[in-house]
Amino acid sequence: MERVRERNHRIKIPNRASPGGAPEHQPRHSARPSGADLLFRFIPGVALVPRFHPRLISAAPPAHGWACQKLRCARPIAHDHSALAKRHSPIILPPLFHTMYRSVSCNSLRKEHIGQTVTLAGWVNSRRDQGGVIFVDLRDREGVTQIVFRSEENKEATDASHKLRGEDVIQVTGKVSARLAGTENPKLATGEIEIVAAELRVLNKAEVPPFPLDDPKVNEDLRMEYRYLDLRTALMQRNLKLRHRVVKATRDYLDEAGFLEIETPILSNPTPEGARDFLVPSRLNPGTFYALPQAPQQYKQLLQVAGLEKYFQIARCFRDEDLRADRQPEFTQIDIEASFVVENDIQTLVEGLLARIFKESAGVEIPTPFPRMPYSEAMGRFGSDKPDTRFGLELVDLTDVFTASQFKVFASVAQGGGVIKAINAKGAAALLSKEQLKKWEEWVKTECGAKGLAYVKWSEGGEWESPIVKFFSDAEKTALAGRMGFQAGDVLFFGADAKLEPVCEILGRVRLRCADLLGLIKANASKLNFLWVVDFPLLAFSPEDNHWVAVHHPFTRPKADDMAALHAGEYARVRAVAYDVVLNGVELGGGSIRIHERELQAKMFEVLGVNAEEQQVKFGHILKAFSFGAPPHGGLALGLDRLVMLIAGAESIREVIAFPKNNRGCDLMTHSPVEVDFKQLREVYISSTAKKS
RNA sequence: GGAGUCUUAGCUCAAUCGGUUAGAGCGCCGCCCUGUCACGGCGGAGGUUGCGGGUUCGAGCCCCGUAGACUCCGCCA
Repeated sequence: MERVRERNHRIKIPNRASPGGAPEHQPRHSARPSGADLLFRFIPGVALVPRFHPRLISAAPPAHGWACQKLRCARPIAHDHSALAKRHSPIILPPLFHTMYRSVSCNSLRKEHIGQTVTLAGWVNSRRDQGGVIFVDLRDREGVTQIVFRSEENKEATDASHKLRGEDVIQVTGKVSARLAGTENPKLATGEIEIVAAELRVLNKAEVPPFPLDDPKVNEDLRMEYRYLDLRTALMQRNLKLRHRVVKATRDYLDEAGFLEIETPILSNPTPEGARDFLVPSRLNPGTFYALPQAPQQYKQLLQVAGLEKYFQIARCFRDEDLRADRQPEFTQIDIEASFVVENDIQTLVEGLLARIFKESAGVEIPTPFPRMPYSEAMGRFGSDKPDTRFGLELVDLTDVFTASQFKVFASVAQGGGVIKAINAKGAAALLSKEQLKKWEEWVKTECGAKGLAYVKWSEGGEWESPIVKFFSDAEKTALAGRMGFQAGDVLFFGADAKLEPVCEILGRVRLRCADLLGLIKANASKLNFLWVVDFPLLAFSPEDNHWVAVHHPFTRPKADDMAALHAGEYARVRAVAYDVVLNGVELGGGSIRIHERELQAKMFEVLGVNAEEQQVKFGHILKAFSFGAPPHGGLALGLDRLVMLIAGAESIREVIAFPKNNRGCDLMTHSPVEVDFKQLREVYISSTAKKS
């Protein structure tokens, strides 16, 4: 059962490539060797020595010398722009795959390289042992190359190759050869060639992997336990490469736009509102705690007060809340803030950023500017503040139709100032039986908190089927059919409530479920519908706390047009200069223009019921900062994980994070989090109240 | 905090109504094979059916509890 394999297996083979066999260094300062050169010479049987030592290529110091020490202690030199410019003189880096172990990658050889002698290193992807001839697919980060071992060409290496197993790490030297006519493999980029092995060196034997690496059906918890194996798959490597491209495009774009990447503290303070904080006890200050940042919100605003003007950061953020497929306890934001900007400046910047990201990571051109849609319209038409506009099924208002209805439920809602809306699931009648409709009603009740889900089903060649249609007058039916475009084969779903939001939200979810049922999401999978949702409400009334709370955060700027409403106390009507960027029904990010005036901020705190004392305790430092000349400023943060997930076409952000946590916040590979011993807790003045089972 | 789905060989799954010794494919191990690329052929090993309890003549299957994984609600911008 347990298969013990030979380790550190090494085959010593006399080298044919360098008959003289003498080790030699030939340092050259010229350009890289051309592909036609033999890149490596070998000490027979043991080590590989490159003819061009990587370090020697760029060993000469730049003209101004390695001036790190000088720059650090002599401050004025930092302003010597000519000196800085010289530091940007090109440094020739060694080519990645030209190392002591290998001369080329497993995805670099083509027909035109036939005849060259190369050295490859990587993992045994698969092995096909024909007895006298053995094929090994050698895999590295870049791709796969077929190695062929022929007993008549090199018996020793061929004999050794019989023992190779999947995931063994090997190094092979051989000649690039054309495959025999008819045996080319069009599925491989390197499928026209193969390496006829002259030498095989086993760098490390591998145990049998606990699961087949290329099987996408394997349990996620098993893949997480052996994440380093899971990450060897082409899919995961593609995702991580994609993530790198997105981050690189972001840095390039924002750098070119004059933004400075500035780090902010990870050990910071608890946030007065919002999500639960991760706490870190301070050993040096008994009984006190840091918190990990939920976002660098206050720091990025303070950087504006500091006059840095344009800031960004690929920022790790932490929130101790329950997890979902698109939520991790630690996640990454592209965090942006700038001074002397209005809403449209930030939006234009971010449109350009997303265009650059999609172009460089996915090769897709996306049209800008994105459409702008007020929050009220998004809720009214799509039942969501992040509408998926790739398909219709829009919400239609029917309140006026039912004001005098015999159907008491609708009539009382309509007369009492409530709202009745409906959506038409075109062509869903054939897909929804009575039993399924009952299940939908149950789903709406349990998961959406609705009282029920009224529907009318019109099967092809049938009558209107519905528990409520008997109450409708002919005039109501006519109005309904006309306004909804109701035809045979369709199903109508109704939402009715005293308040607008719950009706929209419930129908918004029914809409998405209908779209899924009707295959509209799959059919529109290739579309990229970006849009800005703007004019969010500034405040929301919290029944639990019995006062108004900030929808975004307390520094969000009210719209100039609604300032009168704010001062008149009509808080529900006040809109914020806040905006979310949405792609295909997923919120990519959001931001706002902030309040920079002291009086307006005071007014906001008054509305939020935060008294002077609380202001000092919770926001003292930032209010003090604002008193010293804060510029008008605003910004936005994009969820990097979600963004990469969408570009990668992944279903969970865990697929685009190298080492994610599961839905209980545990890392199944390292078993984090772990218990710590009493001594360690005592040092930070903590005692645990957790019950041990 | 709540709801749902799942847990059978290393992996993916099957096992009729509760009924004989729990099967298959892949993988693994051994032997054979000189043009394979999902290689092929022959042979073999591999199981506390997550765990604990109950019902029953008899439980992988039914019931209760428990652990773990995933999805969703609450929560979270």
